[in-house]
Amino acid sequence: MATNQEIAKAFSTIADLLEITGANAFKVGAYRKATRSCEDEPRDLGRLARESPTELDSIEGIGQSTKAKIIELETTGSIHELEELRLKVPPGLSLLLTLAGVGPKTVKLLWDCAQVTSIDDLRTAIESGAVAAIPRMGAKTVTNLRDAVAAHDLAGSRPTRYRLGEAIPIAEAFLTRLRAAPGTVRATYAGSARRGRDTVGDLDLLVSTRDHAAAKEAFLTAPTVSKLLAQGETKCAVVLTNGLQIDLRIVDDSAFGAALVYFTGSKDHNVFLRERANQRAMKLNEYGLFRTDSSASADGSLALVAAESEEAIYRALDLPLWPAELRESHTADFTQPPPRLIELAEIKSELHAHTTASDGSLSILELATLAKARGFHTIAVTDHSKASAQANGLSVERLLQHIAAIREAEAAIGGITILAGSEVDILADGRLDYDDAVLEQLDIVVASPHTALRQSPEAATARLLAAIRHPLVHILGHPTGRIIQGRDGLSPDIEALCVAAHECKTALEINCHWSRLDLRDVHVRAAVSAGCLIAIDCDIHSPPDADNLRYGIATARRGGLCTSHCVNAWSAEKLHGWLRSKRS
DNA sequence: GCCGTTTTCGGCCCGACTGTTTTCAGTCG
Repeated sequence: MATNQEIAKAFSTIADLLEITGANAFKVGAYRKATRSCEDEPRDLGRLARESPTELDSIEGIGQSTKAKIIELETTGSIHELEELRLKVPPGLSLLLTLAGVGPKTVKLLWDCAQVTSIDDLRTAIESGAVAAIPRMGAKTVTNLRDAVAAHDLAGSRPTRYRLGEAIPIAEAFLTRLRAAPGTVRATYAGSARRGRDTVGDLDLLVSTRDHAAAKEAFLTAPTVSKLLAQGETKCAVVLTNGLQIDLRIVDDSAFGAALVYFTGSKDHNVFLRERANQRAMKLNEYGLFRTDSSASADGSLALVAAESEEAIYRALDLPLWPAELRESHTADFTQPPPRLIELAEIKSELHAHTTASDGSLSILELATLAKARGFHTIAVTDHSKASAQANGLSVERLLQHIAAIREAEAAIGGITILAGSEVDILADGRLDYDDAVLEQLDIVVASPHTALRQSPEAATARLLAAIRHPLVHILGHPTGRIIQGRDGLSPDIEALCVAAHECKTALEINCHWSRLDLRDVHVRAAVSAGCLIAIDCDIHSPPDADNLRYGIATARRGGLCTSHCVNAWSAEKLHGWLRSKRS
């Protein structure tokens, strides 16, 4: 059975190989779009291919040819056209495409003229002078190739993408520098970071200023800059010492909105907006939306329609303003009003937090004080259960003492409800780590998988369904147990979990830590369309964890979550009523 | 290869920067 990632990888490889053979660029682009669509699809494509292939027709960017290939891969285990391409094009060439500044034309040139079919070949050809002998390969290009190979060797130990919670603080440090530069009017980050993706390939910064040179200076002289990739009047790119690339775009403030639209993307969304502009006799670029019909002025410049704000541009295109997190290719219809997405300020409770009783750094009172300072009406103390020995999980006896301590603390602090809870391990077979008689004494139960995270999808589905259906469980914590760039975690049938969670009124958690973000965005999308309740929790172990809420909110928004279905946004009365409903 | 409030054929977003060239091709986002 082919996973969505495997199908996406097959299309991506087809695109690479086609590109090297010099195929039609639009055909290559179609495969790249199909790749993104498969990566973003919450449903299991292999299952759809087997059980209801017509549903594949509804996926943006999947047509008759790519649909047939998905079915072929699912039923035969391979794609004939891909195998044919692999016979024609040496496999090492697609790796050459990953080198900085190397595209399909360069790869083809190196292959044709110097028989380069791998990065090792390229290294040899550079040092032997074979590359320099190729037409249009000047000294500077050879140097750039040598650097690109060296960077590739170095990158072996480095991630190719950076997690959102690692990238955002770096972006904000650069924005602080830019805002302090003379002439700066506005500065922000855009790109996939603004769209809230769980990892970013690079950072895109945008600054509007009256002094382009000062902004450029502030950017290029930052202490963490390690390598200059490009610098022009309006655009600079650098690599930091940690390997992260940052692009800066400098514009006049009158064009800030147009530049923000352009720089936020996604790529597919930009194409959509520009095509829509064309249909209306207009042109959209990073400087504005312009009329292309007869209204051009005497000097040949086009009449400006909108540029100063995103709102103005969307309005002029007869579209509602869509939140950045939903500007992705899978969004169904941008002409419809977007959902009113949940916002950070609407979160009024934290339902997953640890204390010194297990592996947290805060006492019950310190935790409650932190939550109160954030304006929350409720904080749940959910220390680990006994199976999590490595996290100092609580025995039944310790748990009962802890409940008593929580009751005392609540009486002492006042002004906030402290719930006595537990983050109970879901054992590999789906049983919970405490007996029902113990769980019944708790105000809230978060059930989470911590071990056996490599079990089969079927076993994982059965295990998590058991927890969702357990009458005393309120929240399924970090459902897959994935660690971004660490481990894949479980691969349960998400649709089945969503159906059960909706039926049982069990909330599915978005764990806000940037190394988890679990549920991930596509899972949230599936949960939202199934009508599930969602909990957005920081899984607080120490005070800084509470600041991760923004990443969970971004993930929730990418999934289309509205306030009504987020239990943390409910009033105390509604939240406590829901919790008690599982205690009758 | 995908797609359709002008189309089932003929389009398909747009511009900056670099390097090798004297006007442009390649790459990137």
